[in-house]
Amino acid sequence: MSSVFKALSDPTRRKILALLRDRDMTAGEIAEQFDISKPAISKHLDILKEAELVSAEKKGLYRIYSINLTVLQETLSGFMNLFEKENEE
Amino acid sequence: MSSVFKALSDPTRRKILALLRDRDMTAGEIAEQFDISKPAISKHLDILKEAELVSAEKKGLYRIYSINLTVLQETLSGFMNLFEKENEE
DNA sequence: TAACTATTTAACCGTTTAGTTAAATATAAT
DNA sequence: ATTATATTTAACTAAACGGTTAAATAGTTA
Repeated sequence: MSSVFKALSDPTRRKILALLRDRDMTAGEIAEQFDISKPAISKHLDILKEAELVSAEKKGLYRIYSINLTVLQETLSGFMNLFEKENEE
Repeated sequence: MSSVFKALSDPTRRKILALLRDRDMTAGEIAEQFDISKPAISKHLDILKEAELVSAEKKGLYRIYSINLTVLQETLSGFMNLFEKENEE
């Protein structure tokens, strides 16, 4: 859970997730959307992968990244539930 | 929004929020729950305040902290909504 | 006024973070 | 085999982070 929040704490990584919400993308396609170097993006992807927010599939020369919506939603809604039940013992 | 995710990325701060979910607490009461120094807690509270996740009221010698549930819930559910509507244009 | 208490601010320190460029790896194409 | 391409890994750097102790601030009490 800490790794997920850590992953979400960076705006570049949140934008990567938003991109992947629409479609799977290669590392290069993702990098094109930013003004930072490809190695920097690669590291961001690694952090997202570590948090299991994305997964990668190797396809020839490319790596295709896709979002793992389940982990994202379950972590956030799990956390939010802590703050929604008003009268709990 | 970035400040909220940054604030949530630290486990001590998430635990502070969980404590404040149950009741308002003074800075000292909060600090008692942790093994770190009071100045460290004070800084964490500052970050939470900066993100508007908590607010503080001065009462005599004490400062009473309370959670701002609205900001927490609206930020997280706002972000989650980005990932829930499947077919959006 | 002086002493005590709760909390924050200041100054510092080691670690982590987010970026860089250069080199390595792995696959594809000629 | 050589060259080109996509991506990652390595080595480095500056800034941010999370902690510490000591000092400052502000309110209370004797």
